[in-house]
Amino acid sequence: MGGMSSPTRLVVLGAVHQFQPVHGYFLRRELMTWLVDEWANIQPGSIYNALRSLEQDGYVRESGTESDGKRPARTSYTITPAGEVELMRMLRDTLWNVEPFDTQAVMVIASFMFILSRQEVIAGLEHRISKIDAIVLTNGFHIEDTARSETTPKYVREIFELSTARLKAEQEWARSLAERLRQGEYSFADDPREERPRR
Amino acid sequence: MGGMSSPTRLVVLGAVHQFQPVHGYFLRRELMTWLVDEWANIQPGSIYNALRSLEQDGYVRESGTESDGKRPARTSYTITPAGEVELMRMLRDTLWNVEPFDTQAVMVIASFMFILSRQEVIAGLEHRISKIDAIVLTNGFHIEDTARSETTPKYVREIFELSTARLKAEQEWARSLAERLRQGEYSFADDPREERPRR
DNA sequence: GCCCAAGTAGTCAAGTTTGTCTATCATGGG
DNA sequence: CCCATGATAGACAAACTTGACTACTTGGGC
Repeated sequence: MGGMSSPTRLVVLGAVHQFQPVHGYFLRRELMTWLVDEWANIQPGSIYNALRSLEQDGYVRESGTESDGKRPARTSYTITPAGEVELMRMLRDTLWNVEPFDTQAVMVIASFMFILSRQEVIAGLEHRISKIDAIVLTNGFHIEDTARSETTPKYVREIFELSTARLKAEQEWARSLAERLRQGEYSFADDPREERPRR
Repeated sequence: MGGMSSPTRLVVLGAVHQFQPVHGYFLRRELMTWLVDEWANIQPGSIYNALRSLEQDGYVRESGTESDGKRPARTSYTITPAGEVELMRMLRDTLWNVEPFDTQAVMVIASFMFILSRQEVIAGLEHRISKIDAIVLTNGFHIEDTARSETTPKYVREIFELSTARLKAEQEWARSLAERLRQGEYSFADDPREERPRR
């Protein structure tokens, strides 16, 4: 129906949330400094498309166009309440769903985790850490499968070796981040303004 | 003009090279067992499109359609001489070009390295190993940049930490594979049939 | 004072990907 | 013996992505 979850939509919606009211060209500049074109394959053109598509779905709204001199007018966007809900849904989905070869998920999480609560991100990271143990095991079985298969070339095995190596690196990183979050690094939506943590 | 390099084209052209004469549905089945839909994001539909597009560019050629009973006829494809040249070009390009966030490149190399020569693959892996050292260094400077930037959120830093962790894992894997290739693991286009390695 | 390179803001056609749909054949359980 | 399920083989509309293009402004070198 109205557009599934995709890295592009999530990144653009998250960036609108963060910088609103914001026009396409600002997002384009800002996201390029994050190198999203490299780690999420988001080219400038896709940003404008994502904005139109998110608007059609009612997740963002035009909030005025201003034109400076005779330059092309720029349209500003704001996130809607429905957009906030959808953003949380997509983020949560990305945080808790661990796919063996999805290397972008964690990048997106790193970029927008502050929108969730510190507690949830830590819990999600811990879930990811143990899920990776499971995937590494299944990779082992895949390796045995390819060894037995007649048509599948032998070196497809390397794909799983590589996947395992990368996942272990990601696991190390997740452990380190979770630990640092527990010690209060970065600030989150739910952080108390001052004082000791509530409860 | 006639279609740039892309993982989809490379994988499909490589698979035609390997299994020719071959029809779309065979590729679809075979490539799914390699889990290309997961590590290269190649969905069945894209395979048929890649075949048509490669045919238009003259890299593959229809080599007969056979129909079994009244089932949909299946069209077989063969690679052309121009296709062999293009396949080598794309593979070589993928082997020697190291992009910091391109996680698919190495997967493709693992799948089709046997088409190149053992010597070239080993040399390419060694180049990759030292290139990764350089990228890890530049990641460090990117981290300093984001620390200084006003708009860029602080945790964008995590993206580079993660990239570095993954690259080091890839480096370990590349070292291990290069070593094993030197000791004669897997077979390559240029391997002598028997006897000691020529030189 | 003039010119050109770079920046601003976005559109658009052409190409690619996705998921769903069609239509036939095989098979095995009840 | 019948019919539901799954495999076979591919087509296609809708959505998304890409890279080139428009059209104006600003800044800096000479």
